[in-house]
Amino acid sequence: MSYLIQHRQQKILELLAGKEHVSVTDLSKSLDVSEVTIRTDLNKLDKLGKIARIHGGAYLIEERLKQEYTFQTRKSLNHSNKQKIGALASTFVDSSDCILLDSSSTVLTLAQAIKKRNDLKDITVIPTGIWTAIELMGCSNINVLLPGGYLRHTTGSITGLPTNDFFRDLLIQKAFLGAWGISYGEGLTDTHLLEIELKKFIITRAREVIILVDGSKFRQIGLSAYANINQVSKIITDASAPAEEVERIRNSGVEVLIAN
Amino acid sequence: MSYLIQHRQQKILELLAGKEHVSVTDLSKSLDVSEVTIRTDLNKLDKLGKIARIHGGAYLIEERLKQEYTFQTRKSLNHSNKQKIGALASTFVDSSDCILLDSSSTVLTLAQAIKKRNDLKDITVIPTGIWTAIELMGCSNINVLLPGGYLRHTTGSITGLPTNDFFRDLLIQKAFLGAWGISYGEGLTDTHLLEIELKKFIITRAREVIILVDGSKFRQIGLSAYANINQVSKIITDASAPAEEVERIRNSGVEVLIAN
DNA sequence: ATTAATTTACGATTACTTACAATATTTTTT
DNA sequence: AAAAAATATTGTAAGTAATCGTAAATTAAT
Repeated sequence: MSYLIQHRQQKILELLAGKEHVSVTDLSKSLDVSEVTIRTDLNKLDKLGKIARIHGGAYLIEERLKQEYTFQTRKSLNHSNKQKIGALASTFVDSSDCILLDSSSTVLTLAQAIKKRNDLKDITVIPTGIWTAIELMGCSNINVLLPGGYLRHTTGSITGLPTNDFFRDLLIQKAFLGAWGISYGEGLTDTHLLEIELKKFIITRAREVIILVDGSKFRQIGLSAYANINQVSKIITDASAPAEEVERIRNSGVEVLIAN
Repeated sequence: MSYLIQHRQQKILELLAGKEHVSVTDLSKSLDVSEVTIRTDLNKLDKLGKIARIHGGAYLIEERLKQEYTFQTRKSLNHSNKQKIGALASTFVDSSDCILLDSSSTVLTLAQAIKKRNDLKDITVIPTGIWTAIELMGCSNINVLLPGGYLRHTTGSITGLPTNDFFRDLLIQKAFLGAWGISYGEGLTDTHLLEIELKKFIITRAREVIILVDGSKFRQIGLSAYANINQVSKIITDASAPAEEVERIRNSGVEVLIAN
């Protein structure tokens, strides 16, 4: 599983777009390379004018760049694998369900898969991202219930206190969530605190939690965890997921499905 | 197992289309040829401009994925008039304001006008339609607070009980509303009951109500009224509005502005 | 038999890591 | 509040590993 520098640097920018600031130490751990490598990466990106280097890490102040690494670009990463994951996940949706779809790009492919299934009648979808909402807008058999909250312009996700309030009185049957990183030890991690808070809360309101992650998310660790592995009922991923990690998770009793 | 070169290179492109990044090592293994062969393939594809070569592999150079939400800027005959109305309305927005924009197409032009004004600092916009929300998403100086509620397929507006609940605790400085019909006698009318309910409610929560209607809306009457003329503080319209009706409204004490 | 495609081999290049001294930052002491 | 000590972060250099391009050797295709 050879890493490409381009890939890594893009990941750094992606991370930065989500949380404005990154530290060399965290990046080193998350991306599994030495700190020196991260430093040269950051210095390179600094020279290119893409980030602002500071002692201990880097900042991304320019709004222009944040938008560059928005949802649209994330969507194109690993797209075919993500589509397979979405297709498999859609088989777990039934008529009359009330499901939640988070704002991750992997979960968006689930929305697309649901659209194609015309056997589903009268389902209610609660999307926590605006792009998913739009994806599902045209479907007459799908009720879209949008949560209130602040709209993040980088990712199009809906978060904040109003969002948590919105979910307080709801009971969701199935919550489909993505993650920035997943590992047996650290659990499910993400990079943005507001989203972490929201996901934590959603899990308490959902009867069944299904995780959708492509293989690249294994061995990545985000800023903070929103759940342990054993808090979820299913994990759906693709064949590029590292086998030994999958095995470890399975041994702990959590169902892991590989989409092909 | 002998492949044709073109076949193999096509396969590389296909793999790339899904993964965005590919490494020489992985390609060599999966296509069962030596790394040198892969390298010459990649270099060839690079020369053709189909991929971008980097140390260790290659990445896809895709023409900027078009924003797929194919903005349904409703092809209205009065578009230029609406734009003028939006531009004039934007002069009533100040820094630090908290304003509400409804889901009508006329008010959408106000959102576009606000985007262009970079003298406005730190304003909060509550849009009751998803298209307005997206229009304002990119702007760093604008906080977008999305109300919760059901998303209507046809118009992209957010309505229903959850929406009313959302506004219950809010106090809005300025509410910019459209209307399906406007007349001195019937007041401001609309065609959809949920939207009527919502607008009635919004008016009770707003300190100032500003109506944006193009001239064609005069002498149209909808299903039911959401407000009387004298409940609003300003009406902004264009030169095509019938003069005698405008005069009648002005005489009742409501300010009517004509955008040019 | 001739040409094209691929592989093997190898020195050159690039990328990454470890190690370490220099600098910056924070904490503790005075 | 300043000085001293402890901690963290930095850039550089040397060593290791991976990847590169080239060319000769091998294999496949016509």
